[in-house]
Amino acid sequence: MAEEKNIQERIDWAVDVCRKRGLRRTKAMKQLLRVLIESQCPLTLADLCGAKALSDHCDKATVFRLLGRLQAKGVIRRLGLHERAAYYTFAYPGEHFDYLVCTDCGKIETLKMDCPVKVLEKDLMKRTGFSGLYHELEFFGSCPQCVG
Amino acid sequence: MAEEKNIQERIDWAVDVCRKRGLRRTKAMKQLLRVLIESQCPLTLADLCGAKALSDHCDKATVFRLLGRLQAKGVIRRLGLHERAAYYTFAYPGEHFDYLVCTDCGKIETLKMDCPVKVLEKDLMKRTGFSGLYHELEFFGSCPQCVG
DNA sequence: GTACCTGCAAAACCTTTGCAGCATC
DNA sequence: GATGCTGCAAAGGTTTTGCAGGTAC
Repeated sequence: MAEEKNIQERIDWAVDVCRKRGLRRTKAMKQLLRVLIESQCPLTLADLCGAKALSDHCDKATVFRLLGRLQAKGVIRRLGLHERAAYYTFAYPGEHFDYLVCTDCGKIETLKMDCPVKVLEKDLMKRTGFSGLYHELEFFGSCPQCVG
Repeated sequence: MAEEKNIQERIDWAVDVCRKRGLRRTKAMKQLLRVLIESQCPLTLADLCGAKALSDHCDKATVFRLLGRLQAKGVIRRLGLHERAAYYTFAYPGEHFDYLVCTDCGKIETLKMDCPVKVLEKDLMKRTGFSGLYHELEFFGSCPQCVG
């Protein structure tokens, strides 16, 4: 999807946000962000630690704590995706994705479509009194290869 | 919500489906179904084992395996809900719920509204070739009490 | 009587934390 | 130089499995 220029732009944005919010600009942070941004799909902690770019340089505990910090600063998002392990994805302002998951092989597709429930959030906030609403929407089923 | 008659009807339906699909009609099965149906919210394995009706009679491993079987037979549904532990809910034909979760206190509300993405599923199946699609939709935010 | 289900116990898995040393600011 | 970050190691919590005995059919 994004070419190098685009990727670098996103890394810079994220690092900048983190710096302004009190985090230090470490090598681990930059590499974690790059791996997450280059991947089109959400990744688990194990996926991230398996990535050569990270495993060469960071311990799993470091990645774990980094994920927590980045999430707190709002530059990444944590997803359930119905799995035992948590998934993480990059969160660029104004971008939101829904997902299509194969329950047989586990493949995850990022849906590039207009999100159908965005408009509901405002309505729900009024009706329920909840604040800061966001949502997670996933579709599950069997992909063509698995049914094939 | 449902009164005793309604509850019993649902238990009977579920037990019947399970019997027809090869499971045995055990006491544990009936009690697990009752607890799940009486609860308006999704429950975790730990919640279920904590319930007096179950803890008196079943081991956690039994409940775990039972949940797997019931899910395979289609009478209950497994949810992610963004938590570490999996949640389970009763799945009556034609019923589908979305959820509103407080990220501070963990309270889960079942949303009784027309599901806004049902119509999308058919469209997605055509476009992606996936089959047997279903979805999970959750809204997260801070409930009035937690913000209060 | 046979096949499935249960209970107990232990293993597996992912997440989370403590602490001493190192890097960033 | 102070504070936050990292690595290693170990603990925590949930899920999953093995096996012997019990239960539904």
